[in-house]
Amino acid sequence: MTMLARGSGVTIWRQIAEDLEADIAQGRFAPGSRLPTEAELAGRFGVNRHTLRRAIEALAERGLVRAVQGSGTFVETAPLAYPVGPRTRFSETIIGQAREPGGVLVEARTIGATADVADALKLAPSAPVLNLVTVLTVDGVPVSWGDIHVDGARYGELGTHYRALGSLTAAWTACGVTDYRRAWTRIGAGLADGRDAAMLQRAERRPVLIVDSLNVDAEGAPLQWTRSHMAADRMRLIVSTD
Amino acid sequence: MTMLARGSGVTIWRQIAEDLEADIAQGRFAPGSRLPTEAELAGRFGVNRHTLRRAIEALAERGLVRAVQGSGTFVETAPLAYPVGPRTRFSETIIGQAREPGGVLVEARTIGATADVADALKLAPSAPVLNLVTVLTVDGVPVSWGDIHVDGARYGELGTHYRALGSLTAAWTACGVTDYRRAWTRIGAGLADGRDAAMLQRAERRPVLIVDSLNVDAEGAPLQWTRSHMAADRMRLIVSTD
DNA sequence: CCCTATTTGTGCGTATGTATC
DNA sequence: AGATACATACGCACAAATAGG
Repeated sequence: MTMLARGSGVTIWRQIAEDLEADIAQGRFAPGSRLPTEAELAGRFGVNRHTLRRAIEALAERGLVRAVQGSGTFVETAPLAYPVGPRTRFSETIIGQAREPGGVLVEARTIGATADVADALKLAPSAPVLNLVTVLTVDGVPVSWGDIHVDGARYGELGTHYRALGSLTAAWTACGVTDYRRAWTRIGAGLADGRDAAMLQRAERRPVLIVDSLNVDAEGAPLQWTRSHMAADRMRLIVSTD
Repeated sequence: MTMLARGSGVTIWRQIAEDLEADIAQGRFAPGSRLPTEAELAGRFGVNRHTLRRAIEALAERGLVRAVQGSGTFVETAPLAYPVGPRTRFSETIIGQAREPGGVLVEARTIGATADVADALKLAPSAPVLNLVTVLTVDGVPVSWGDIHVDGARYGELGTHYRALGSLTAAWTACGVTDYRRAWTRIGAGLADGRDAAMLQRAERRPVLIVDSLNVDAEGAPLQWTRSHMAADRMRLIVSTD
C-alpha cells in the first residue's frame, strides 16, 4: 500500500481507488473473492469509512467490484464468453466453461401480440402470446434477463414446464419440440434502467447488451422471440464465421 | 402542442421533453431533420431558453436527438443494421442500404505488439505492428471508430494505401491481399469515454458496442486484428445463423 | 479568405419551490 | 418551526462553432 498524499490535488478516495485497482489488476485480490470489510480497509488506509466507501463506489461504477449488502464486496470476474450460433444452449455452454448455470422464471402471463412480436412469430396482430420473464445466472450471479414470447395458443404450457424443469430446452422438449435453432440475432447496447438494475443486481446506467433473437423449429417455423438484456461486464458475445 | 401544467408535480422541462418526443414518434419531426431553433421552441412553449435546453438535453441523453453547436439540433435516425458475416464489407453493406459510407484515417503509427495483438496475429511479443485509427461514417455521421492492428513487417504500406483510397478493402488489394474474411467477432458493451465522445461526436457515457474481430486471408492466416467502438444508437449488429 | 448572421454552449445572478435534517 | 441544501425556472450576456455570401 502506497502512502496517501493529502493535499496533493488528488482526492483521498481517488488515491485509494487507484490503489485498490492496482491490487486487483495484479491479482492480490483474486477475481470472485471478497475484499476485506470496509471497516478493515478504512483502518488500513487510516481514513473514515465514508471516504473508503467513496473509493469502492468508484470501482463499482467501473464494474471492477460488486458490493452486496450484508455480504461483502466482491471482485468481479472476467466477462463470460457466450457464443452466438445456431445451436448454442445456455446451460451447455456454461457447464462447458466449468461454471454453474441457473434460470429462474420471474413472471408468466398471456398478452396480446405487439406488432414486433406478431411479425417475428408470424401470428395475427394481438393474437394471444405467452410472455415469460426469466433471469439467467452463472454461479449464482445474474448475467442476463429475457423477455420471451411464444405462440400462446400452441405452447401455453411452456411456462409451467419451465418452472418445473428450470431449463428452457427441457421445457420445449416437454412441449413436444425436440429440436430448435437460432435463426437470427440482433445486437445493440443501452444503459441499464431501473428494471435492468433490479433483475441483474447491477447499478443503473451500467452498459447492457440488448439482444433480440428468433428461435425456429426443425422446419424453420418461428417458435420463440426473445429480447435479452445482458450485463455487459459479465458477458460477452462470440460470433464465429468460418 | 399541449398546454404546460405548471405546479402539477411534473417539471416543465419534462413536459416539454415528452411533448417533443411524441412529435418525433409521430413523425411530425422527421428522422434526420433539424428541429426549430432553441429560441423559437422556447418562444412557442413560452419558457426560458434554459428550460427548453434542459428538455433537449433529456432527449439527447436518450439518443433521440443530437445537438450540434452552430448548426442545430437534429432528430437521430433509426439504428443502421450491420451484418456480422464472413465476408461483410462496410462499404458494400452501407451502399446496399442506399446510404453513403465514408472512412477517414485519423492516425497511423508503428508500435510494439501487445500480448493480445501478438496472440491474435501470431506474432512475436513486441514485434512491429502497424496501428491505424479510423473513423467510419454513414451519410457523414460517424458510426464507429476502430483501432486496427496488422503485421508491420509485411503490411507497413497499408496506411498509405488506405489514406489514398479511403477504403480498407481497396487498401488490402493494393497490398496484394485480394481476399480476406472475418474469422471471429467478440461483442461487448461499455460507456463512451472522452475519446469515444470525440471520435463519434457523441456525449460521454452513452452506450457503445465494443467489437473485437480478426480478419484472416484466404489460407486462414491472421491479417488484421481490430477493436471497434460503435455508437450503439446508430448501429446494431445482425447475426444470421442459418 | 474574410466577414457576418445564425445557432448552440456557457456563465453568472436571482427567485422560488421542495425535500431533509 | 427553522435552517439548509438542492433542483427548477427565468433573465441577460457572451463565447464558440457553423453556414453562406
